[in-house]
Amino acid sequence: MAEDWKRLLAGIATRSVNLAEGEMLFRAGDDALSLFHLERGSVRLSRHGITLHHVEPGSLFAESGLFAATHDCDCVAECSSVVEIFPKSAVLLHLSAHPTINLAFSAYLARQVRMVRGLLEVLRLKSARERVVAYLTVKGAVENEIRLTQPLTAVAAKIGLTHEALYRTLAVLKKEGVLIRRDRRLFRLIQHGK
Amino acid sequence: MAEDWKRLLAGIATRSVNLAEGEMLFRAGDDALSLFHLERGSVRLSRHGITLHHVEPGSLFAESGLFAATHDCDCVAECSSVVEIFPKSAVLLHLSAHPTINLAFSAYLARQVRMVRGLLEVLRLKSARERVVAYLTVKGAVENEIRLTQPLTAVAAKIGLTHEALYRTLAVLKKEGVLIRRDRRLFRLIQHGK
DNA sequence: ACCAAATTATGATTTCGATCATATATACTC
DNA sequence: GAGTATATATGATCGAAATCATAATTTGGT
Repeated sequence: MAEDWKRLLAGIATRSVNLAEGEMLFRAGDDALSLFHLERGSVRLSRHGITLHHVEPGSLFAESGLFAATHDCDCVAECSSVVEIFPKSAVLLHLSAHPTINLAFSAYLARQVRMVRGLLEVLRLKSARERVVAYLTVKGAVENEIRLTQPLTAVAAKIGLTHEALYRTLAVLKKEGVLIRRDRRLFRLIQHGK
Repeated sequence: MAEDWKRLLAGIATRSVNLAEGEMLFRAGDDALSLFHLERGSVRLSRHGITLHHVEPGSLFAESGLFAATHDCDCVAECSSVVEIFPKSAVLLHLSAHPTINLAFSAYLARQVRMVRGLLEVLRLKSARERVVAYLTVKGAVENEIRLTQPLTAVAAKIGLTHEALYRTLAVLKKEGVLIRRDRRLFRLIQHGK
């Protein structure tokens, strides 16, 4: 799911670097020579001190560097991290040479856009309750069993709430019978619409 | 900028449809046969009643439909709208046949991801002040003159605030000298860092 | 030029979530 | 297995933004 890009870049030679907390992978203005994959840890992309992207382990980042001469943001490790480096030239050559993979890469990016846009709309909801219900509804759309893969504190940060607010909201929803908690991070949401 | 996709699809035959308020362009489960461009109006993509994307005029939407057999969300016009329709098969053929254009399409999508991610991080900021400063800082990064192209009410919605909160925050920033207002929607932000 | 609608604006009140505090339970490290 | 860090809670307080109200100004349509 989050790593559906892997087969797209299969066969490209990579190397890995270890970053200490606070260490910078690149700065705004640096030549963009690579595409990156965060193996472990946490890195943050920022511009003028404003965070543009918190990267989660397992995901590709700085995709836009593939299509620009230089990076336009800084990249710093928030804790000790491991980053896999894909040479930009090899990636672009690979994509150009294989139309199918090229299209699949576009598909991957389109999925990213859709996912981030969905999250964005959740964040625009004003109340904690609406955000939680919206997040869980989309999450549990396929089957109606919702299994969170991250700790609730991380989920809270993802939807722009403090963890306290999330715990409380879940407790309220549970009390109201809107939400059934099967296990620690396993839920079932009861749609009042149906 | 927002219409940098235009040259990518140049030469593809399109048709346009008019949608009345509330009219649906497609539903979840429908075959995905087209890529769309919102010429005028406003459409909303939603799933299980949860909004996934508010489309602004001038932008492409349902890009992920290019890479899936069916749509996985509903699309409804929020007001009387005009939508340009690009046949999916023609678009895919066009991209497959021209690696350069395919890469440029990926570049367009990568820019979208970056833009939406940036907005997402703004929305995760807790206070109105932080959101406004972050939004204006990123906006005014190139030159340090900030020209908003939308009414402030639209900007407020974009960063998850009521318009009242935005007006008040701007007034405070102006009073503090952090922000200078040149004209109605033309600002200059004074970085206290420098 | 006129009218309606949207935008810009500010005041008063209230509510919800952030913040601070505290506690238990679980996971990870040595 | 002991000890520390992280995650899961929940209670109390406070402040900031939502909400409701009102109005001037600007824009857009005919």
